[in-house]
Amino acid sequence: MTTTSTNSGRPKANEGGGGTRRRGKGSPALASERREHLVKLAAELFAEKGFQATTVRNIAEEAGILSGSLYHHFDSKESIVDEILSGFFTEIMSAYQGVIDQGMSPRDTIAGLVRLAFGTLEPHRAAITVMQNDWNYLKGMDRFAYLTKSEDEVEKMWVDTIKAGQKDGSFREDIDPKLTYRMIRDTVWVAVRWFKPGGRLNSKGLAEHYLKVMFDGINTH
Amino acid sequence: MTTTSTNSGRPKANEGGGGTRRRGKGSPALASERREHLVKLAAELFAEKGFQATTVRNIAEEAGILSGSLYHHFDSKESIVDEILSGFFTEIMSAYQGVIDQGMSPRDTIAGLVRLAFGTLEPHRAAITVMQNDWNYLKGMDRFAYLTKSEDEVEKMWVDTIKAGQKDGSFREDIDPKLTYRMIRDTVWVAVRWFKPGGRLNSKGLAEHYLKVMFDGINTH
Amino acid sequence: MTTTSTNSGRPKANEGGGGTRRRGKGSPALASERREHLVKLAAELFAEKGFQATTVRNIAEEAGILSGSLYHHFDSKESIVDEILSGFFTEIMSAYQGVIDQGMSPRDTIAGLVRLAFGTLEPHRAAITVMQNDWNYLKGMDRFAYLTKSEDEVEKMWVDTIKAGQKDGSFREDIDPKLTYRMIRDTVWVAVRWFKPGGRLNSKGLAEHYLKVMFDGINTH
Amino acid sequence: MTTTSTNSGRPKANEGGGGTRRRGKGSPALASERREHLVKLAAELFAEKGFQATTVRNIAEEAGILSGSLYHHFDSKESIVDEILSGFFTEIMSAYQGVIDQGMSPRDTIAGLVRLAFGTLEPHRAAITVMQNDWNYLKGMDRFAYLTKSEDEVEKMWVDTIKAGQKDGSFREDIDPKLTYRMIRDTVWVAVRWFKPGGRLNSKGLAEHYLKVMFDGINTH
DNA sequence: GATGAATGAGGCTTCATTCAT
DNA sequence: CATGAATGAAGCCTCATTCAT
Repeated sequence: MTTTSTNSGRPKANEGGGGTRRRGKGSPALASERREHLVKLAAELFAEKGFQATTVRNIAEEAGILSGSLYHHFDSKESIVDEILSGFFTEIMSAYQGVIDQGMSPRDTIAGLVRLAFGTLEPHRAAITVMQNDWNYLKGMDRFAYLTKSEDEVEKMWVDTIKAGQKDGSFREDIDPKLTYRMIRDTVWVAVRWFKPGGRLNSKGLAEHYLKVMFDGINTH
Repeated sequence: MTTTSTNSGRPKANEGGGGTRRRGKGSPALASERREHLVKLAAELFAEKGFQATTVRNIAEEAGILSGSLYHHFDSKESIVDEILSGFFTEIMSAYQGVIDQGMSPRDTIAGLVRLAFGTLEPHRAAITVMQNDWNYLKGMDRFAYLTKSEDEVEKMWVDTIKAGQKDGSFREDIDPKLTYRMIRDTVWVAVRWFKPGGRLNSKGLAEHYLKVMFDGINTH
Repeated sequence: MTTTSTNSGRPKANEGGGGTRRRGKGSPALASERREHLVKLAAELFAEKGFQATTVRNIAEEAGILSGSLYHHFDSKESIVDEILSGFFTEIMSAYQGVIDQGMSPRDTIAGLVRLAFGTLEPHRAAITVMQNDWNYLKGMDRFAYLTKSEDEVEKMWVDTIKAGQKDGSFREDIDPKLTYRMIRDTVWVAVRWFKPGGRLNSKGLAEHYLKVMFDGINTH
Repeated sequence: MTTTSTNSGRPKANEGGGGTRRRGKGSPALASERREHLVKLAAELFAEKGFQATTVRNIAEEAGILSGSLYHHFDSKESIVDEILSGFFTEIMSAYQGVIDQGMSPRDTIAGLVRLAFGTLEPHRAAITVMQNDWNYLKGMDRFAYLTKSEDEVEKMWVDTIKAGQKDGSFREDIDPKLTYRMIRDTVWVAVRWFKPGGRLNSKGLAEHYLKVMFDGINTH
């Protein structure tokens, strides 16, 4: 349920269409398969070189077409990154909500959220990388105002849970919920910079390691 | 000492000069004052809009001159950001070394390093922001290979200290030193994105809050 | 008749066909009805935004189809505007000829031509607008050379009539026939820019007003 | 005075300049000489091929520079045409006002205005041509809203004079002042399409011919 | 040191048109 | 007939950089 008004930017064409038009024989969602493929390629490039440093030609070449042809599918370079980010946001927000709706104890809920967040590192590596590296640039554009909004909604979910944990005695009273949330969030997402899927630790291991430190600290007791 | 081969990019003029180069008639250190002022302006802009999105004209305008005139001070846009980053790296590395050289216990050393890192957030806000946001782009350029090297040196300092802490029983054996270092590092630097000097918590408060969580976790015990 | 070699640009298909071409199975004249509808839509757009500023997609969208589909009806954007203009020219020239063939006095003939010209303002608004606004651009293209030719023929009709009027004593001797024709022509056509069908004056009123001024001047006598 | 807020679009550069800065030795208005030369070249091309059909490269080539270099002088193609049109409007409006301020009889005033308008045909040929041919396109852009405003002011000058002429008995009561103005205006400006400076009639001859017809009609009396 | 003009490469985007399905 | 995908050329504009004055 949240706001996340995507603007995903599909080219206008047949805007006036009413009813069931289109849907003859060609596979229903096949058009969007091609589209999604292009988005994926772009995401990979954006993640690797950054949004600004990736040219529209780079993307097109990767797809084996000419740069102009991309505009048959998207109406701007921005709309591509929009699709990448909004897709990620939509998904993670509903997943977060799913964890919260399970009605577990605050501590288990936080653990669930942390595991979930680390779990997105692999499947959403590109989107998260873009978010980490290009956020500062993108947030300046009106079109991406919704990202900030979504971020605020997510913050509320976490902060409320942390506060609940303080109330029920699970979490220390002397920590600042908002500050703590931000540190958790940043630690998770920023890991995308060095996390390598095939490396020593998989994302599950990472999550457990982090939960250990986060809950009990690095001190021996 | 360390590597940090800065390439700081002063205009090639009198390259062969030894000894007292650059000291014609104008006030001795005044030229370099002007230079540093420009670097500071640029850093501010890079931090605000990103390295790529900041144009040479932006910087020049901020300084009240024309873009071409900047080239009397620097030989490229890259050399400016180089100066910003290498300055920061040089300083923080020697500061880190200073803490380590005090020969405190591993736990106190880590605490000292954390405090020091948070302490740079305010005076080096711009440099750290650039590092966080544009690292991915800059690291791809040969000229900035030294940044990766410096980073490795820093990593070694921290990891060695954490390991020492595990050996002397201060830190838990079941945490991964490298992983732990990275999480600490990221948590500190990434805070630059939301840390506001005049806000609720100053950087000292932030540090203490983080040390609390890092050492003992958020759980009640 | 006249030259007016239209090039009207029907798709090349069955080029060699003689006799009853184009008459497969679909309703006989229905295809051309569709075609004319498209031409009308295009004319409206060309008039509103100009030939160059109107894209093939604009036209297609207006018709509820995709731009590529237009090429089943026309073989180029130019061929559409050609159809618009040649249609208008063909019609007006034969109408002019009709007036002249009535063999009235020069003064009445001129009056008839003026009334006729003003009369086209409403039914041919789009074509005339295109002619006024895009003439300069279109005349540069070989394909539209016939427009200039037609224009010359029309000029001759008017000029001859004016001269006849001078000979028979209706019109002053001290006016230049060619110059006078041009001024009349321009005054009429250019009115399309501000003439609004539903306004204070209809095209008939306009014509009478103009005739008054043209014949007797604005001075009181 | 009038409104005519030009937006003439000089590149920003040294906006913060205070006082007498700049004005060292280089001729004061020399920079603007170069600029005006470029505007003139552009005007010529716009007149010849139309605003849209003239590319920025065309203009640059004509000036012997690269297209990008044009942007050192103007910040967009639009700003060039703006300069052309606003220059023309500013001049003609003040000239019109000058005629009106002479306080002549309505008939002589109208004659003066007509002569003045025809007189601009030669020196402002390019601007008038652009105005005639590209008005429809340009008026759609916010930036050129001021043109419509200026046009209205001009209309008022003429219409008021015509009305005064009707009141004092010089002009017929049965002509519509607004309509008459428009016809005069259009007839004059549109002449730019066929008027050739070196032709049979110079612009003065044209004006006298037109005045004759306009005041007394083409009929013999 | 600064200016002003220019370069040259390249960026994003548009658009008429083609063609297999 | 229409679609959807692509082409290829071109358009406007930006920007780091150079250099004569």
